[in-house]
Amino acid sequence: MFKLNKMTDYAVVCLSMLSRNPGSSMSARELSEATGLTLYTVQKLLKLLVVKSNLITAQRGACGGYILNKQSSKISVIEIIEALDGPISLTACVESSEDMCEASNICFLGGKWNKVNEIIRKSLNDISLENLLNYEDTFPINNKKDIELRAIN
Amino acid sequence: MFKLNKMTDYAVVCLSMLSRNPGSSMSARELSEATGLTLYTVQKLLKLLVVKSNLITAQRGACGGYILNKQSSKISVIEIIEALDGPISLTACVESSEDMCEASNICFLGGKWNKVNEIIRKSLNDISLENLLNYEDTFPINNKKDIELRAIN
DNA sequence: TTTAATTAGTACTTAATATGTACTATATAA
DNA sequence: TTATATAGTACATATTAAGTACTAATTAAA
Repeated sequence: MFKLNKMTDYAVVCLSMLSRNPGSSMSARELSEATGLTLYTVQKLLKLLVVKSNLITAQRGACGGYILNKQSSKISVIEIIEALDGPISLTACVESSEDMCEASNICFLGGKWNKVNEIIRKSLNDISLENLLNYEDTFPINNKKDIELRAIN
Repeated sequence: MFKLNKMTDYAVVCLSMLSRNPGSSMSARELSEATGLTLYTVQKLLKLLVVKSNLITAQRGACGGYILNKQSSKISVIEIIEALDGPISLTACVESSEDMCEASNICFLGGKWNKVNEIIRKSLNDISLENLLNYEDTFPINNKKDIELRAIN
């Protein structure tokens, strides 16, 4: 099912909430109330983001909470995805470059998918959280011809 | 885990095998032997491709088998992916456009991800099976600057 | 017309992964 | 000191993917 996990979706919701008041922190409970996500989910999500990304900073103790480290325009969608979903990899083969492919004797594709991964990665890298939240303004792609992928030698 | 399922990977292996002798068919057993994939897997995979895509045609009975419907240069990677993984959709929200989002009351993102889906879809649409198999020849992206995504107003 | 080969369809079991829940430890402002 | 809040860990549950198995239908060839 070529899709993101829910946590990544929740993350965008929470991060965009944090971005509404730049510089001020919100606790997990506040974010839970603001978003409608359960407290458990928000807690887990934010803990993951602290450990796996550099997107937010946590402040413990009373009056603690989480604060966004940079503007939403400076946050790439790929940072959020890779923090919660791990590196983009279209096939199991390339998950760990050190391990030999289990089916290496049959896998004559080698690392072909890697190149495709890179294209997708690049596409997502160019989209900021702000872009995502205000998409129409910056990426008007209703016309199919708007987007062009170029491979240049 | 933002990645394709194994079936899609297997499909590329089998389809590329079929593309080696254009116009001639191969049975599931032959493909199993040629690829090293188990017969069960190949059978399941090919049955899926017949039902879910228009990429291959089946011939039943003795001397039957599967034949590729078009050249590998005319097959888009997206056709293979969407046949086996379903439509590309980064979030659960957009899986069925008819169903209301379960969390619609909290999901202020609306269909924002849809636009991102479209970008990825477009990227993959431009890659043919032949491209994938001979990637270096057509998409030399070792240099990170090779690929450029353009959004044009 | 019979047989062997082959795909079609369906169902089920197992394995892997994601999600949700719970609890304890640590830190901090008041 | 206390209430509040994050950190870390563990586990149970739900969902999905992968693998296996069987029967029905079809067809070329003996």
